[in-house]
Amino acid sequence: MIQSRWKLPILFRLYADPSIRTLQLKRDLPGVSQKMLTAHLRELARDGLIERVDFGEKPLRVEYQMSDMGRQLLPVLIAARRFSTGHPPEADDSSMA
Amino acid sequence: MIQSRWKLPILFRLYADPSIRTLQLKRDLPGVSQKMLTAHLRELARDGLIERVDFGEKPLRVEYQMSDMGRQLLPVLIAARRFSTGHPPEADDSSMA
DNA sequence: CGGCATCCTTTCTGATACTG
DNA sequence: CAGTATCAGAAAGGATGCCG
Repeated sequence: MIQSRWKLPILFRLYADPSIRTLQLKRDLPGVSQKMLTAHLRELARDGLIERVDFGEKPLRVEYQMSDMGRQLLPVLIAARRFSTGHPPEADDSSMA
Repeated sequence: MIQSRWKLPILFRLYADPSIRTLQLKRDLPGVSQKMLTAHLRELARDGLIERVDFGEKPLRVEYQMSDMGRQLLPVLIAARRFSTGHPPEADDSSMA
């Protein structure tokens, strides 16, 4: 459900900020393409992890936020990140003296 | 580090059994190909999550088991699985009355 | 602003055949 | 038994242009 290039970054970004606009999200995820951002946001919303809020305004305004289910998943993601931080990839010494 | 088709199945299988042979692993993961099994086992071992034990016997005998690091990751994986079990995909009612 | 459609490249996976 | 090599297909991802 979260195995796509940008889903974890999106979720962690949404964890840091309760509600966030699409453009801001794009700015905060360097390298993400419009296509993948939308695609992953849609999947996360479909799976119930986040919620898409369309303000129906003009200019367009759409915000995303964690859903209840998403918040339930957060502790797991945070634990995973902690493990990750605690176990960085082995340094590549192939070029060292 | 664990985002590949068979890595979670492998890790959970290794969680259920402390040490297991390659062939047995292949039997217990229906649908896995020889190639992907070997590839993912190698990556997991390289990343330090599992250990490859070559008995140097003939006929060949190789077993895999969790490493200390792998065991540290287990609680996270188990928590993730629990979430997963508790939040199954929405039923598709499109064909129901 | 937010999103969709198209095209293209890269990555992942599987089937098969072969080795010590 | 465990693993490698090669090939072909599927899937994921990215770049670009267009729309309301």
